[in-house]
Parts: sequence; structure tokens; C-alpha cells
Amino acid sequence: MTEPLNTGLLLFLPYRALESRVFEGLAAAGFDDLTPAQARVFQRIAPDGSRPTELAEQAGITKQSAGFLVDQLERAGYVERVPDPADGRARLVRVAERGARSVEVSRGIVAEVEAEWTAHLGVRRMAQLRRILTDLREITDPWR
Amino acid sequence: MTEPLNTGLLLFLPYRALESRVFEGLAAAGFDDLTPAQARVFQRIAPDGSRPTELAEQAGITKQSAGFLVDQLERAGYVERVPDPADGRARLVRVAERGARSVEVSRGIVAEVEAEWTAHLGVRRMAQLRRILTDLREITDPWR
DNA sequence: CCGATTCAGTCAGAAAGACTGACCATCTCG
DNA sequence: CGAGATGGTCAGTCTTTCTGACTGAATCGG
Repeated sequence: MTEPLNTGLLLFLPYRALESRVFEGLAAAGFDDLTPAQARVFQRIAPDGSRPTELAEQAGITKQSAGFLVDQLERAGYVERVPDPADGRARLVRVAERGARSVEVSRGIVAEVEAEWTAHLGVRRMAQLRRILTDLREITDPWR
Repeated sequence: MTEPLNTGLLLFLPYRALESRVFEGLAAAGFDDLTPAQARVFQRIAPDGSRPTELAEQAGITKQSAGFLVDQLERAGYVERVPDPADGRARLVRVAERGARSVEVSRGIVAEVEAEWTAHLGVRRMAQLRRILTDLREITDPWR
């Protein structure tokens, strides 16, 4: 389990480290009612709003689960639901006031952690990492 | 949310892609009773056995949850528990017969996926990716 | 070598997250 | 228009995880 660690774990470790940091920081800033599951959905809301079903696909959960999480996010003031003008069946989920403020905070924390990583790896390798991962995304991300 | 994707998501995407592939393959090979949560614990068992509490820490869950998952793994024949000769309070969790066979299968699938990634990225960049991630592990993995 | 503390693990109860299946309303297309 | 696809919800269940309380074993200071 130690020497040539499997690539999956190698990817997961920094991911979790970053996620934990963001949660701690968010909680410290008063956004202590966000759960990881809610955040994973919230994170994927497009600037002009997304449909629950889209969010479900991108987060890799069922539409029922997504609907449930959006309910919670709505009750906590992070998002709002508006009717989709283009489709009477659909309702758009949009980032609300409180949600926008939490985005600001987490953006700051992510930047901080990325700065630490850059300090450890060096500017060049950090850029390389991002480039390679972006490239890898083409064959590992079904939603573009 | 689209262009300069946050590094966390960039790490998460390939991780999940790999994990899904391993699960599909495992299920196809008859190991269809493994759940993701069980697998995440199972994956961290050291060659000579680990204590439930260690597994809990490394998997980032409470020791109660780890104990519960180990129970399930034991019932399904993936692991066995033996008393720890060095500490009368502890019991070591070890990979059992069936568990070892599932490890073989998943190793094959991981190799397959890594080969695809190498084909996409090129040998050099794939090696770079692993090197950078291994390096990053030093500051993102609390357990060595 | 003995009491206090720490540590490994379990039990009990509850909540979160996710799933399947069934269902309704609306949209789209032949 | 009517059939099928799509967006979303409701109901019920299972898995995973957590908190808190507890037992038994080890360890450490005096």
C-alpha cells in the first residue's frame, strides 16, 4: 500500500485535502450548515442557472437526490428556484444572495490552498499539473 | 464554472472515472457485493494487516463507521479479523482469500485505465502527472 | 506495583444521502 | 393530434455516517 501508490488514490488525496480546507474555512466564516453533498451539487450550478436534472447528471447522483439537496440549499438560502421561461416543466436553480457570498469565501480558500501547492511544487510544475489534468478531463469527464 | 476549472474538480473528475471503471469491472467479475464505502476502507488495509482505528483515520471516517464496514467485509469474505499479538485490545484486519482475488481483478482494471490515460497523454506526461501527484502527497496526506 | 489516564473497539440511536419504482405534467415530433 | 420523451415529485428503503456512552486492556507517574 505504500510504494507505487495507485493513481486513483494519488488523485483523491489532494482532492480531499482541498475539500476539507474549504469546508473548514466556510464553517469558520459562518457557512456551517453546508454539507459536502450539498456543496457538490451547489458547485455545479451554471452562472445563469441550471436544472435539477442537469445538476444530478454532473454530480453523478439521481435526480431525486439532487432535488432533495436543492430543497435543503433553498431552505438555507443558498439557492432559489425560478420557473424556466423556456420549458414549463422545468425550474431553474440559481445561486441566491447567501450562496454568492459563500462562493466568494470558498474562492479565497481555494486560492490560498493552490498557493501552498504552488509553493511546494514550484510554479512550473503546478502549471503542468493543471494542464495535464485539464487534458485528462477530455477522456474522463462525460459532461465536456 | 466552466473555463479555468478549479483544481479540486480537476482532480476529482479522473478519480471518479477510475473508481467507476473499477466498480463496473469488479461487478462484472462477480464481486458485485462491494460498495464504494467498503472498498475505500478495504483499499487501505496494509499487507500485514491494519487496525480498524487506523483504517478509520486514513479513510477519513469515524472508528464506528470503519468497524461497521469491516463487519460487512468480513461477512462477505473479503477480510478476516485476527487478534493483534502486540496489543490485547486490538484486532488486526487482514485481506482474506476472496479479498485477494478481488485485488487481482481491480489491479488489472486500474492498469487498463492507466494505459488509456497514457495513450491519451503520452508516456512522458503520464509519468510527470504521477511524479507531481506523489510530490503533492507530502503536503496533502496526513498519514505519510 | 497501583491508580489514573489513554487507547481499541463495540453498542445504541439517529440523521444524511442515495437508490428504485411509480407517477404527473409538459414538451416534441411524426 | 397522439405517442413517446423529458423534467420533476412522491413514497419507501437501504447504506453510510455521526454522536454519545460504555467495556476492557495498556501505559505511565509516583
